[in-house]
Amino acid sequence: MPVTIKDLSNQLGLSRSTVSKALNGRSDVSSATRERVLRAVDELGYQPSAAARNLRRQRTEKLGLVVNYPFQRVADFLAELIPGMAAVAEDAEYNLILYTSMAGNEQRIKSLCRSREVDGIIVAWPPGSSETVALSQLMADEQMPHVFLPRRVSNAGISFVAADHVQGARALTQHLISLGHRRIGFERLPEVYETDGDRHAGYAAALRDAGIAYDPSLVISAKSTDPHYHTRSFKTFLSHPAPPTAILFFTDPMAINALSLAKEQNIRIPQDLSIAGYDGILASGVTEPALTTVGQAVSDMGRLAVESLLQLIEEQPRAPIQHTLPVELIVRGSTGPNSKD
Amino acid sequence: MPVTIKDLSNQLGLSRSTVSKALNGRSDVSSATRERVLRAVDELGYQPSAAARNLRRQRTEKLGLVVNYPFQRVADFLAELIPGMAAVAEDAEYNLILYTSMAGNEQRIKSLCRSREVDGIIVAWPPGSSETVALSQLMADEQMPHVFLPRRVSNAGISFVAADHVQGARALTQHLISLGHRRIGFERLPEVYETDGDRHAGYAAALRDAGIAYDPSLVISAKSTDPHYHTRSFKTFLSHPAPPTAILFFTDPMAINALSLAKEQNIRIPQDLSIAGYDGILASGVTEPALTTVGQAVSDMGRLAVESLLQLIEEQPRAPIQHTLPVELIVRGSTGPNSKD
DNA sequence: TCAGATTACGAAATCGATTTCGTAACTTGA
DNA sequence: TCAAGTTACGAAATCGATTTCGTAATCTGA
Repeated sequence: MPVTIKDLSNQLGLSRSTVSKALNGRSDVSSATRERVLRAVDELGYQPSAAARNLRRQRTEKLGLVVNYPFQRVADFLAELIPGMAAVAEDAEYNLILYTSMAGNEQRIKSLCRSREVDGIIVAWPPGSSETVALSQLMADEQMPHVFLPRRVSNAGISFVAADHVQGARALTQHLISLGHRRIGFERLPEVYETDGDRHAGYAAALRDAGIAYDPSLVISAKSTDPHYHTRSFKTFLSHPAPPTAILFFTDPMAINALSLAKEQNIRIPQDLSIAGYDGILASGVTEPALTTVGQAVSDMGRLAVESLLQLIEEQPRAPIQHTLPVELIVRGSTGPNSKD
Repeated sequence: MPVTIKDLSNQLGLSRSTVSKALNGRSDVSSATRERVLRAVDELGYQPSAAARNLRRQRTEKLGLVVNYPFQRVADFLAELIPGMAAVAEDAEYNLILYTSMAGNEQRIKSLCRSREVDGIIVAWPPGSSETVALSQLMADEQMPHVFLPRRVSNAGISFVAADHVQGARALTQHLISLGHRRIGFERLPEVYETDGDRHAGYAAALRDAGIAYDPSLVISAKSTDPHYHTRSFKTFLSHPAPPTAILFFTDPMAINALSLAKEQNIRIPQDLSIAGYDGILASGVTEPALTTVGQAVSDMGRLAVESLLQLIEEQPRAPIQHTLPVELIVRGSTGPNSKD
């Protein structure tokens, strides 16, 4: 059995209260006693029981990370996100607890809140906006501090950390326009993906700025994130009576998929067609040609989310904490000058 | 404040003991009472306090995941590992707690054990073998169940889940031999990387099987995992008086780096030189040419590690649990027939 | 010198559950 | 009918810490 504070106090001939006070830096302990206590701690190898401490203090110094992305698709995202988050948390003496099977199960979130096994929650999964608001309300009802990531929530009063996808899609589109492209294909996702709206707005804004008419036939909505749909989108673009000279895909894997499809059909990238992705995953840098894309500062987002959550926990500010981070245009070989018209 | 068992018992006019027993399926509660209790739980939204429960039960249903890989390098690895682990853990009603800043700090591991905030620990970081044994001893002293991953430990008595790198390197080398290569370069890592020995053994075994003499000048040891060293290794191979016709690199990123170096020097892959990596990271599938490599069933390893740990915790077997998983040869475009000699 | 302040400590309550043990009330069987 | 067994519950101990409050002992200043 591990050494308890009782063992310590017996050994020292002191009361548990005094030992506890010595260890917690209380003032009503003589320095001589404090030193005796510390020496005994070393000797006996005492470490306070987390459970007892949590129970008494009514906090755990643990943060819940509720993730529910289809992991394969966001491997890079997670891999970048988690270390940053863990690092910030641990600097503040907190740890991260992972919860990966709570999708669509409000009841489990509620249980998590009520069990008080975490002091705050970071929600990183893509619910629809109405779901987000309901979830936030639920946690607020349980007085559980929480931050959404990576998701901006139009609804006031909700804390989040997000990337500025309007700006990202806009910059990407502007880049293509500056290369002479006028017919730019854009692949959308189903509406449930909240960022879709932002990206589409950025795309449309860039066209408007450049005085290019918005052509709905160049905008295709994939029915899901299934690769099959992207392959179909790509083929639809190609068979367009006046095909686009550049295509923006919703994510890098979709664009990478398009790169291989293009190769199969002897379409040269970027001479015949420019292709761009989004997210800046690791793989996007090693394709041939390397992919032009938009990089999110994922690690920063993770850090910021934890910092925000810690602030919510420790300072209990009245206003929500909201961060929208800029994204970075990464120009690589898959986009080039328009040589068609 | 959250609803406690006291609130429940007051509301029902029962004692806390009876309520607790009703909720924990004890037999000395009438079914009528049990139903009343369950109804009240629903009504009041009662959820037991994790801290109180942990304290009383002396277990937390949490597993510690001590990770210390340089995250950037093993992004894929982690991203595959964690979801599998979390899924298995959650099926058994456990959760994962992440610890990422315990490198080389035995004291922190010791504290983690003594605080009893986890019921078991999975160590996923690359310490040297002697370190591994010491760490294992330390946790054993604290009666803390633990599993090492992904690392085989020659020392008996230590539980681990590992991949069979002898077989992996052997299969990779055999593949090259079957393509007609006789001069096969092999890049080693510093000795602290335990798997290096296994991979080298597999390489040597394949040569031996094929009756090819082992040529030490074709085996280069990188001083570290720094990309700089691999670039140097690559150049050393090229300037060899009788350069290898195929090169095995220690990891995929190193091989991918070699691919771009080769392109710079107008060396055609695989016509002029075959290159193979190791690990099967996502990016290895999208390079041009795609990389021949060895895939580890990382997700399976994670699952197995958690299953093993749960077994250690719940069944307390006398013998350690050790798994060595087969790896899979992935043949792609970066290796081809030897056309030199 | 002595009231009042300060110092250093311990007893006991507390956090919220689980578990052990004791005991009424009710059943059973001869 | 009555001893023995069963059923259903509650009182109290327990897990291991923290915190509040009370109190000797010592110190301070007029």
